[in-house]
Amino acid sequence: MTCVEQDKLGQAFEDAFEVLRQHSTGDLQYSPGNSSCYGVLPTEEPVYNWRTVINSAADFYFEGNIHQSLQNITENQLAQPTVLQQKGGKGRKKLRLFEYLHESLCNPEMASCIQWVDKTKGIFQFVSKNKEKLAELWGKRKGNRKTMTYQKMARALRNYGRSGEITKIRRKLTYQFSEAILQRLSPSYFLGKEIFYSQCVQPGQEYLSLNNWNANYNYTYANYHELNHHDC
DNA sequence: GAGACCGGGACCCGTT
DNA sequence: CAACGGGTCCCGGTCT
Repeated sequence: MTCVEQDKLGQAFEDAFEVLRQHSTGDLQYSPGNSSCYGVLPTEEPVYNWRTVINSAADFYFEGNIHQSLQNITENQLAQPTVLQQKGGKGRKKLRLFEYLHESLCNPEMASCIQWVDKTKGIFQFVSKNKEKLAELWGKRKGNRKTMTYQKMARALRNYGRSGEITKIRRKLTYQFSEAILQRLSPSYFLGKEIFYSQCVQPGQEYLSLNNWNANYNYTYANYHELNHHDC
């Protein structure tokens, strides 16, 4: 990532974060510099949380990166809360399949359903015995009428092949996230930003710590199991 | 032969 | 309201 790109990402991140701060309704208590203060409740109802910020910052960045040249992004465009604020002010983009899969891969509880083959390359594999269970949970999460099956989920996965977001590996039940998606979904994506910020941040200036993010990320998943009474 | 994989195509539903 | 995105559902066929 170039310095210019890092700068744009940083700006996107700040904008997304600012939007969050402006719209937080008490579900989130943010305390700059205090990494022990987390008030995010990972309910099924969309709330403005750290994940939202991460996703939104990534959206700001990637959408700009892909659909327009970085140089053409204006501050106004970056500041538009269109990602966070959608119809009805509900705020969160619909969960996408690749996000759900990545989420599951990060959740130790789901290891019997889906596992990393090579995490650094983004290669993962469904567990034959429990792949239907994972699909079923995905279907429930989406609120589908019929039961989701691996067959149907795999069909959606094959559609990702056209956009390159996820490709099929020749190995049985094995797929690979694209570099871009992997970066977008990985907390380490922001590690560079953290370092970058550490170097550039003015004394007293606020910035989101990676540790904060990680702690919240773990917190969210710790609660995920309680909320979804699945036995996978 | 079973399980995994594949792609076409109609359809659905929320968002733009 | 139409177009679009991102699936969902079903199917017939192929590969391992």
